Amino acid sequence: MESVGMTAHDHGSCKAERLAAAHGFCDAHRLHFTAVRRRVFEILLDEHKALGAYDILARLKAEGFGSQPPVAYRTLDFLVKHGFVHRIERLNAYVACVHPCETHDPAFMICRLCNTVAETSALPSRGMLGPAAREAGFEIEQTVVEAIGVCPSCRAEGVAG
Amino acid sequence: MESVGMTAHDHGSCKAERLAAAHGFCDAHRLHFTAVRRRVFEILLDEHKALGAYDILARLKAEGFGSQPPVAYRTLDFLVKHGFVHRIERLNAYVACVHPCETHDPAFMICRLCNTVAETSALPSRGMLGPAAREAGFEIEQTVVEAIGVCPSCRAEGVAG
DNA sequence: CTTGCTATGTTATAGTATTCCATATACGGG
DNA sequence: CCCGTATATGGAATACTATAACATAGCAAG
Ligand SMILES: [Zn+2]
Ligand SMILES: [Zn+2]
Ligand SMILES: [Zn+2]
Ligand SMILES: [Zn+2]
Repeated sequence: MESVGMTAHDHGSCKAERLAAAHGFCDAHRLHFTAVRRRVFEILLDEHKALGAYDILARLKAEGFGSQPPVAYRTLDFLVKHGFVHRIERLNAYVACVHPCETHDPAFMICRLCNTVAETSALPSRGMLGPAAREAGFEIEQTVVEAIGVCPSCRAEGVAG
Repeated sequence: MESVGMTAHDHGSCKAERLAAAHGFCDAHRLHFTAVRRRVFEILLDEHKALGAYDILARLKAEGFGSQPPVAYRTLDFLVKHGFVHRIERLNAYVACVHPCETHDPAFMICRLCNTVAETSALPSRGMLGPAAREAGFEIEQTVVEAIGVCPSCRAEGVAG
C-alpha cells in the first residue's frame, strides 16, 4: 500500500487493472491501443498526479517516440476522448481516470500547494446546474468541476497560507 | 432591452450600476479604480461575453494604454482578485461578474458554438463536493464550475453537432 | 521634500497548443 | 496477395497564453 492522490490504495494492481480495462475497451470498440497511447497512459498511471503535455512529451522523447508537441497532444486527445484520462483545466494538465470505461462526470480536488489531484464524482453538480440550465434553455453536454484548496498532507505540514 | 448572455436585460443600466458599485467598493477598501482598470472593466461589461487577455490588450493599445501583455494580465488580476471579473478556465478568458461586490461561488454555462458565457451560482456544487472533501480531509478554498454545451440561440439555429 | 508604496510601462522569455504537411502502418475489398 | 483508403505517427513552423525582471511614474505619509 502506498499513498497516492489523497488516499491510500494498492497502486500496482490499480495500474494493471486499468491498463487491461483500457486495452479491452479499445478491442471492443475497434480502437488501436498503440504503443504511444499505451505508454502515455502508463506514465499517467505511474505518476498518479497531473502532468502537463510537455512533461509527457519529454518522457516520450527520451524513450524514442516522437519529440514534437503534436505527438503528446494527439495522444492525450485520444485518451481524453475515450475517457481514460481527464484534462484539468485549471492546471493545463492531465490525470489518469480512476473510473475507466464508464461514462461519468468527474470532479477534482486540486491542492494548490503540492498540485496533487484527487478525482471524485460531479453528478450532483450537474444535477444542481440543471435547473439554471433548463431555465436558460442551455443544453449541458459536459461539466468542468474543479475545487482548489489544500490537501490533508499539506495542511498537516502547516504550510497553509 | 437587448439580449446578452442567455437572457434579456437592460444592459445600459446594468453597466452603469456595476461601474458605480466597483467604484464604491474601491473607495471603501482604499483601492485605486484607475483609468486602465476602469476601462478594462468597461470593455468586459460592454462585450458581456468572455474576452481573452490579448483581445483586451489590443483594445487598450488602440486607446493609448500600454501595449504589452503584463498591462492586460495585471489589470485582469486586479479585477479578478476583487471579484469584479471572473476567469473562465476552459476558455482562458474573462467575463464581468453579474453579482458585483458580493463574495460568491460562480458557475458558468459556456456555449461551445458561439462562446457566449452565462453566470449562475455554484453554491450547491460546493455543497455537494463538501462530503467528498471532508472525507478526504481536503479544504476547499475555491471552486471552478463550468458547464459546456449549446445555448438556446445556437440550438434554435439547428447548428448543433 | 523625502521616503516608501503602488501602479504603469517595457523587454524578453517561458509555457501551452494548433496547423499543416509527409510518411508509415493497419484494414478491407478484389 | 495487392491495392486503395482510412488511421496513426513524425515533424516544422507558428500561434496563443502567461510570467519574470527591470525601469519609471504617481501618490501619500512623515
Ligand atoms: Zn474519471
Ligand atoms: Zn498538497
Ligand atoms: Zn460573479
Ligand atoms: Zn451559442
